[in-house]
Amino acid sequence: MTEATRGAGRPRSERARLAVLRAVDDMLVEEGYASMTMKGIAERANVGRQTVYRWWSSKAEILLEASAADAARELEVPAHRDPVAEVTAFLTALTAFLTTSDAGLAYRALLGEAQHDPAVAELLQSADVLGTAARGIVARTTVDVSGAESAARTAELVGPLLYAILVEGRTLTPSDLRGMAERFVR
Amino acid sequence: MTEATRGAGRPRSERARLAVLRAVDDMLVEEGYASMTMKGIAERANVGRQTVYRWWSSKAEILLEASAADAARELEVPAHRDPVAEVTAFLTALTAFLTTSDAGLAYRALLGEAQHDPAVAELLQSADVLGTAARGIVARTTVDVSGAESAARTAELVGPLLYAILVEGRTLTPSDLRGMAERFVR
Amino acid sequence: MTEATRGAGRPRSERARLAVLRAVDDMLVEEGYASMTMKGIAERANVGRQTVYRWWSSKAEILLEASAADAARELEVPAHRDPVAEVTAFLTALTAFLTTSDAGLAYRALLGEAQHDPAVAELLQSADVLGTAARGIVARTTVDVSGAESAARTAELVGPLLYAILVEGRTLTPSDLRGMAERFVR
Amino acid sequence: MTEATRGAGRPRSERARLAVLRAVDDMLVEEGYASMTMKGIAERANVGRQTVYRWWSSKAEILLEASAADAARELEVPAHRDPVAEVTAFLTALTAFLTTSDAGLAYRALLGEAQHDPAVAELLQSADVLGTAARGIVARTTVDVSGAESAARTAELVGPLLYAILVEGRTLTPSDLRGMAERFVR
DNA sequence: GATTAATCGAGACGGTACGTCGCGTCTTAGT
DNA sequence: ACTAAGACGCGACGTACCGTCTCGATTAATC
Repeated sequence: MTEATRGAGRPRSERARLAVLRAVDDMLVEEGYASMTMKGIAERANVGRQTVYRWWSSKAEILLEASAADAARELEVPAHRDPVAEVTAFLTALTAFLTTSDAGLAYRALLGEAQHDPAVAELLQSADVLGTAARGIVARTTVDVSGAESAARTAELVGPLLYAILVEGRTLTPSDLRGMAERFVR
Repeated sequence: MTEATRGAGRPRSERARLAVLRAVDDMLVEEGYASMTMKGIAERANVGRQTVYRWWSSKAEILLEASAADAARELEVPAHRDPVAEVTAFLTALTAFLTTSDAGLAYRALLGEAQHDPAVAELLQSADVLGTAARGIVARTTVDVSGAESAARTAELVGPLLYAILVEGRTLTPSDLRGMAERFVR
Repeated sequence: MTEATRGAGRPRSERARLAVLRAVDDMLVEEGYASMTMKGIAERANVGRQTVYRWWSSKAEILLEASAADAARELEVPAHRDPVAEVTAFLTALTAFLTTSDAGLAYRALLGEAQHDPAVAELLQSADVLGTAARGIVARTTVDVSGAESAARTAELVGPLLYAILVEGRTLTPSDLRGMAERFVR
Repeated sequence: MTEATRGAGRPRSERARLAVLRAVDDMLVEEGYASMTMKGIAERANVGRQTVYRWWSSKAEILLEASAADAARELEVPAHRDPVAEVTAFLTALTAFLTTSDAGLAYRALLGEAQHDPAVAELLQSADVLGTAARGIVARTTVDVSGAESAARTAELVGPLLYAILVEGRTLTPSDLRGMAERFVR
């Protein structure tokens, strides 16, 4: 048995699972993370309240399941011969993700929640959406990444952009991003 | 009017104000931001609920008032002849601030809240605790900072560390910080 | 202090109190005791749920407060020279109370609840609606009631009618009641 | 068809039926009628929830089936030459039934439920546990019971005791019962 | 002996009431 | 005018039980 023993009793409803994920996705955009409630999610999904609690323990958990796949896809960047071009493309994708995309909106909400809820913090780190995407770029654009250095390079790639957007709330122009990419590559 | 018109009637109670700020400080450490409530703050401070609402409109606002001064002080770093040493000192202070300090705990909570509450975001940007401290370091350690470049340099100084701590939850060694500082200065 | 110390804070709202009692009265008639809920009462009375719980601990308690006064009034019977006539009048009033009156409907519901909830049983016995009314009749229509005998006579007056209505669900004619009264007086 | 057409398919499980009746009996004593639930009964009996609903439509119905036979047996009183002695014996049995016996506990619970649930009321009247037992006594101890009078006599026999116990919650001594019996017989 | 059909246990489903908690407002008396 | 106290209407919390609905597994009677 590869998959959760398949025991007795009525099996989990895929219909309900998808309805909840869909509801969370929609509600995040329509009304924002803060005013989203477990009760509201259940009602929006036409699902019993208990059903939500049975499979997820918080709205953060639902949101992560609802957006992780989208996030990973949106941060994918095709390989490119020119390192600067590739890094620029990644930073552009990351900017779009953080400022425009629905999945990015979810990511910001989760990252925010993680600052005052250790459970969410762990959840988010185990998914490691940004890290995974960034490490790919680092590996392809940097020569001899000596393990320990990889982490530092990742932070240098993602950190400045994250700071500019999440902390300063700044809007970055394409040339800002190009500059960042050049400095990153040296 | 130097102070706030000073009309008739009983003046604002300094005792109540300090009790509230003190309560918020303590409660943040004891039980965390998320489970802190306006009701709880008032009771802890032995203050009427209305009194809290009269002077602050959210727990974020109280928390900012309670911790902004401490934050600024903790991020001050003495000038140093060697740029690398100064930057390392700043990064060390920032690390301590974000991982150990009470004021830093408050800052993280506020930064988190800001991700899903625009009002808090604005509040936090207007205080700009990190930016102010970082810009001082940038100005002293970099030659010819051409206005626009200053912002980019600030992001490069603070961003990587912020990412490592807030997003990755990583623990940084002194040599990690030294390395970061060297790369920052070139 | 005769009344409950009259301390600090906003005083209890008489408006809310009456709205709840009124709502319970109406709902009992409209939908019955069983399907009445604390939530429903609060909503019907346009009152917060907490407000209901603050002053009453169960729907039985509210119902008793709402109907005790009415019940006592409905069971009052004017003194009469002829004992048989007076007892007949009382039994007629009691029949009407138990089968027709709103207050009687409440009483039956409470008496029912009392059978499986000791708290309600005690509540109901302390009010002692039926006993009070019946003892008056017994005292006026029986000579030399030697204390201990009074209780037995009360049971003989009220018991048979109660059994016929509550247990058998029988409908009693005026001549049934007259017969009961005659046998009671001898 | 003597039994229930006996079609194809798996026959009803006697094991399950008895387990449910047993569970209800036990739970009534252990936790009381009010806090007994269909879910709890099923779990206690190690029986599927659907199985309970398939054969009974409410806990009242189960309880009646579980206790009716016991009740009838407990209220049986041997014939006696002396009418007063026989009536006293019956009242004593009835008192024990209502205050001590498990079946009596069930009866009180059902009688209570009947006050606010017409379905239970009908169910209980169709079983008529008390009436059947009482009518036997009335027939044996009274001469010329003219049909219509029988009902009145039954009410006079059972009513006062029922009132004393169920409404007043009084504890009756043997001499109280003897007195009642004497007055009943004249 | 295989098929058929109703049962069994388990347990998820959409609902809804529970009693509690915090919200932000209000109404007191007291300073 | 401001204070502490505390009730107000509101609505989300997480839990429990409702009665229904699948599931796979039994268990006879019928073919």
